[in-house]
Amino acid sequence: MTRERPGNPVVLDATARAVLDRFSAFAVQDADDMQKCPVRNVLDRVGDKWSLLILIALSHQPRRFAALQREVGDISKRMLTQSLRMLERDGLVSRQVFPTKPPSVEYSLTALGESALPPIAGLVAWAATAHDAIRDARSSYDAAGD
Amino acid sequence: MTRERPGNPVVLDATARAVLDRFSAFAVQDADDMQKCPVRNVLDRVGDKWSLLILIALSHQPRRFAALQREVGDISKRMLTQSLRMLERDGLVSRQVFPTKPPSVEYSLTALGESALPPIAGLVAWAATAHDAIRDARSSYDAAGD
DNA sequence: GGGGTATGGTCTCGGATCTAGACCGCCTAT
DNA sequence: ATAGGCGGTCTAGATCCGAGACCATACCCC
Repeated sequence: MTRERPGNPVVLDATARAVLDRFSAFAVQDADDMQKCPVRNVLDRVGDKWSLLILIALSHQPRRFAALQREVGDISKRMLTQSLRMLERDGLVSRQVFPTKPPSVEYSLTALGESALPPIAGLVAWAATAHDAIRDARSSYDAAGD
Repeated sequence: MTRERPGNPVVLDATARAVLDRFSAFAVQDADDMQKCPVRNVLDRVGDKWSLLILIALSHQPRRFAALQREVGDISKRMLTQSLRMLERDGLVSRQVFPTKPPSVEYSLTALGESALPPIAGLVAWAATAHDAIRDARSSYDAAGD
């Protein structure tokens, strides 16, 4: 009786399950140098909170620094610079400087960066569908906490 | 010529593109109360760095607190507690206390939590395939930085 | 010349957040 | 009796982050 999940509806196909299993196996086997775990390494970048947003903003078209900041909205220059450097270092984003009068800089997705878009879109789609349920869960949790 | 992307290979199908576009449109239209953006709200949870890892660990089977900490490996009790509370509040994870002699606590995925697994698996799969390219990009970036 | 705009950043400060680890009460095993 | 596991909480110190000042350059206007 540890689970009240109704019959455990298999939303997860075999492939996805295998992916998750493999990752966990890796994580467990080598608890010491967790740093070397491929997935952890990459997931940390995603956990940047800004990286995902920047990648999405660049998915439409290349953008200049200031435009990017306007599009993301509430990111500071500091974090935008930092996140872009990371993304560039990881080969997901490329940076091009144009020698105009005030030099302008354009950021665009590399092929590798574009390859990240489908999984990101999957996540965003899930977020959109799950949002109502999450909001409800939050309010009942908060209500119960009184 | 702002892009060196070779012919812009369409990795992204129309549906995914639409998802991303819709999100951006929302983000732009209402830059002020960004907080109310459904996707931002949910993505912030993902950006917790630990949340994803916890969800993955729970994808196999329910786990007790200490087991979870061992499986994730390098998370502190403090953050594990905090992340679990968040996940519980969002209705992704459920917490069950068993009145055993030292009371044991079991965490498991709710149906909503399970619905997050496919997109997460997609992300993990991408991370696994992209890892080599990213590692290479990092080393050449670092080498050039000398 | 002085003030304003815009470009892409860097720097610093104070506050928020995270990590490591001690500590707790309760129980079991040795 | 002592040691350990359980599910946490609390605190101190390190680290991270956002806001905004600042920089050099070059245009505009008067």
